[in-house]
Amino acid sequence: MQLKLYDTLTREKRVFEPIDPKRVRMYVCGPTVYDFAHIGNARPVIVFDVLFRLLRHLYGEQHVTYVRNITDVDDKINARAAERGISIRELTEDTYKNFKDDVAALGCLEPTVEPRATEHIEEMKTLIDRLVASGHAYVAEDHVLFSVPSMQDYGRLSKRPLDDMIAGARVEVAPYKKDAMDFVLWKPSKPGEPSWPSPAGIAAEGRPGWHIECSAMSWKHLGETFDIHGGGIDLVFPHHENEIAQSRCAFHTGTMANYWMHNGFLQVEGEKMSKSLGNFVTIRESLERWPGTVLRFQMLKTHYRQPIDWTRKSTETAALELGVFENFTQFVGDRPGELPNELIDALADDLNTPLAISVLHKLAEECRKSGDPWSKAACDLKASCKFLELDLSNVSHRKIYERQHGKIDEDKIKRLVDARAVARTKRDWKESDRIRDELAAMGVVLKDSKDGTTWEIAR
RNA sequence: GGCCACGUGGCGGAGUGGUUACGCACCGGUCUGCAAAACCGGGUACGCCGGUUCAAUUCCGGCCGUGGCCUCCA
Repeated sequence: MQLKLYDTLTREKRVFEPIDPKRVRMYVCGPTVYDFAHIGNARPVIVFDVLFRLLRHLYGEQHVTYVRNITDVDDKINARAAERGISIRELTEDTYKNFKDDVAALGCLEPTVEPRATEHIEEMKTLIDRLVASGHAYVAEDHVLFSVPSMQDYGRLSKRPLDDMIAGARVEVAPYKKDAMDFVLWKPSKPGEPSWPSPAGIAAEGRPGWHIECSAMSWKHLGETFDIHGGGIDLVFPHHENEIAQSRCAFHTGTMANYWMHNGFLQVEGEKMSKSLGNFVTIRESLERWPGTVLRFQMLKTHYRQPIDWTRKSTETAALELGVFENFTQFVGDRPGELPNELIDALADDLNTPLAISVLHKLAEECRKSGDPWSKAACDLKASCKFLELDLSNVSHRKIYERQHGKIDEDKIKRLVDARAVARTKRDWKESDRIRDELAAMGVVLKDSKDGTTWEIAR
């Protein structure tokens, strides 16, 4: 088995070879903490959590370092804090806490390091000074700008030849830029905005541009060159392109990260998720209706590079499938299980989670055939679900029903079931069916067997 | 306008130059007072038009459609 990952830079699947197998290093762009995270934000978090787990499995838990940053300095943050009349620190702390809770509910491990932009201002300034010193950046009107023409092969990641970009650009070019493509490394702060002493000999205080933080934080925690850099596909340009430019030019290396991985975008009910359409789905509100496992599973049912149409129906189907797994594994307890090779192979093939899930279904099929609640297949299924962190403890129809409709009245159901049993012994089918209909209206379905009647919540 | 993806059966969704993905739904059966659940069995696919090939859903070209990036964005 060998791990293969699709690399956006080379546009091909390549065998993964870590720089140092004793210290595999991955950096993923994390949230800007100004509002509840939405289901689209959840995608990279879940996808790279699976990769993190796989890497830990392959290289050992102690040998993988996963860095996911927190962006806590940003215009949107400033605006939102002012809007809510709270301090920036309050807003970012509060939002970060919510994010942390949300992704924990989605079954994601905490990254090894979760660095904050505001705690890496010194590293950013160091990088900026280096870039200025080496002629890759310049100062203009208290800004520091990266000089894109100073880097020969700028645009390789996004496959954007410089000429084309300039021709197609619809950005208004700031007058102090030497070149239309140059981007901000540092900018002066307006009154009331967060500010720090500036680099590059600028007297006025300022704050960092967006891209420099990731170059600084990945450098600090992973070094000049590392193994994997991930994020949403929308970050390819300009964010990752600019990170590459900053890091490579600051360190005079040809490579920032050896594998660039990008997850696909997500739509909601066939439409782009946007505030104007009012179809923003936050993780928080989804978790009110569904266990995190269902959302995680729904996400993993699609390969990470494919687009996902996030629909109510697919959430329901995901819950249904997990209910089957729960059913077959409910008696396993602590019995150990093995991970099928096919499961690991599927994941090792560029994180083919849909194929991995088909392995789970095959195990479920074996459980069905064996008829033994403690079968090896059941143990393996449980272990496999655990490996993907599919927590089955909250996915039964009943638990989901209660989450959505409140606690069910068990005593009332029992009374009705008993009344129906009496009617049935009298062969009073009319009354018996009437009671069954009444229960059905409450979402309860009955199962008659030789040993009596059991009930459960309808799917 | 420039660049980049994607288009598989009713739905979701892998994959492959020739042989069953898988799941959900659906249909038939067993069971049942009738049901339900469960179990057994079943069918349907590869956007359109060309090309390459003994053979294409799979490779190449064109077209159409959808989405993304080029501005904050996962």
